[in-house]
Amino acid sequence: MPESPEQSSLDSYNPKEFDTPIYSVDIAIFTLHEGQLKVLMVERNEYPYKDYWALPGGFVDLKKDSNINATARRKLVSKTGVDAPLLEQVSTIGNAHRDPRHWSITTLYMALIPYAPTAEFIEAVNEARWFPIEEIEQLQLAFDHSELLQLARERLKNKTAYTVLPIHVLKRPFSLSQLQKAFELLMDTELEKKSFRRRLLNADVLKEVGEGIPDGGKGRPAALYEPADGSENHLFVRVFGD
Amino acid sequence: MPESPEQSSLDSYNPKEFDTPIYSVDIAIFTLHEGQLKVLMVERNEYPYKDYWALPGGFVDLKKDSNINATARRKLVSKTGVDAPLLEQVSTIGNAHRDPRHWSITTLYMALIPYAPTAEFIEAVNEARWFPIEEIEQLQLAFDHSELLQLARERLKNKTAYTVLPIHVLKRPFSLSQLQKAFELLMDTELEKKSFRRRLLNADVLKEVGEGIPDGGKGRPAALYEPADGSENHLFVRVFGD
DNA sequence: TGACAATAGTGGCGATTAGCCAATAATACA
DNA sequence: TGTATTATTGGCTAATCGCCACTATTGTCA
Repeated sequence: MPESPEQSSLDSYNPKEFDTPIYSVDIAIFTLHEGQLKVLMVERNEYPYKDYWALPGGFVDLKKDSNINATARRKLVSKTGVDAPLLEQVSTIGNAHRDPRHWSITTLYMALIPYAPTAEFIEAVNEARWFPIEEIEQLQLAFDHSELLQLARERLKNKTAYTVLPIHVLKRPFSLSQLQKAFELLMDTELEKKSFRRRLLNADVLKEVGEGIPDGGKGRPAALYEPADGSENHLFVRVFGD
Repeated sequence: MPESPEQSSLDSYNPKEFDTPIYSVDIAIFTLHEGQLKVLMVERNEYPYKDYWALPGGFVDLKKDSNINATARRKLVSKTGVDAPLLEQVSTIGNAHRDPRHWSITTLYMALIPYAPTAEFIEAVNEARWFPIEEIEQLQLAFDHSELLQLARERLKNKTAYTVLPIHVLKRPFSLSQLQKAFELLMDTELEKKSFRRRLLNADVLKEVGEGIPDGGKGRPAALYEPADGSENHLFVRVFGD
């Protein structure tokens, strides 16, 4: 994270001087792309954990940030160029050993964003990269970020299970089959076609906008949908049971 | 909080010296007593907010606490004398104005404990008091603790709604009617008798341990129950739907 | 001792929903 | 025209919820 002034200024801190923990924010930013769930990682270029992949994150800017959610949002936008339909706290983790230099605390956030608008931004500006979730789970990450990532992934599962979130991150318009695949990726489970359709269509969050050919160009054309007007308010409609 | 060394040491801090936020932990400790949901509050005896009621809380002790959950647990035990079947993070709130002295961050926890073992401890040791939840909502609390309390209360509702938590905080043995009342208090809603019994008895978390006369001494004696062996592991059995 | 009040527990039923699987529909392509 | 592929619908069974009335067991009080 060479463009992170907080980081370098921190490195000059002498831990011995502190009787209060160091506080930071980390974000697991997820997206759906090429039929996979991916997460955005950045490569550290400073010690400790130089050259390791890490979650995007940073420190509260007492001048810019009116609150810590704003810190998270600022980090999200600076890494991806977009705001998110979902950005929420997962958990706060603090202990003496997660950073070898000092007692440190981080608040972990999770975000889910559409892939399309971020693609060039990320390639152009950052040393950031989208990793398929299975791939990143194999790597050793900086600090305790493997655990953080797992926490965020778990929260994403739960969140998807009882909201209608995925309709806000698919490229519009989308078919019910595409939507089902999105749910399945996010929830990491398979869903029954009939039940899925019943619930989604009854949930009253979709607006039909014509017909179209599915992805591969094969098979019967599907009805296409968009989020219904005001369905942001229905972000919390429960669609699935346990 | 006169016995809180962290607090007084903080008061000597000069905010201007900080370029990092002040970090603390607060706990909303709930219990059931006299047919009411109550929460434990402490009276501040220092400025700011001298003589206001506040949530129990404090600062991380870098020596004693291996992590922030340990900080919360230490605070819980020091205020109540007991550990809790439920102690969990609710949210982390940080901004520039919640403490008039400096940019401050707190991680809010919520705990639910049985009333009985705490009664004398609390009277004897602390300037702490159990408040019925409706009563405390009328008072102006220290800092942003009214909002924190509301967040914790909301989380308690949700948690109760899809776990079997209350069976761990009632005095044993208890009847299904008593248990239903506990759920209703915690969830702040009314439940259907038949459905409640069906679900609880099917959830396989209760062990019948004979019969007994209900509270008021009136009416037919009820079957009495205790948590089944190993039902701590079933803390997360979903008992209710939406 | 015999109503009556109060609380506990059960029976029954219609309406809804989940889960399963097969049948039908519409398209591309060989 | 036939086949592969994907979309959509139909139909059935089992489970569950919400509702309400009915039965059961006790204490109380005239």
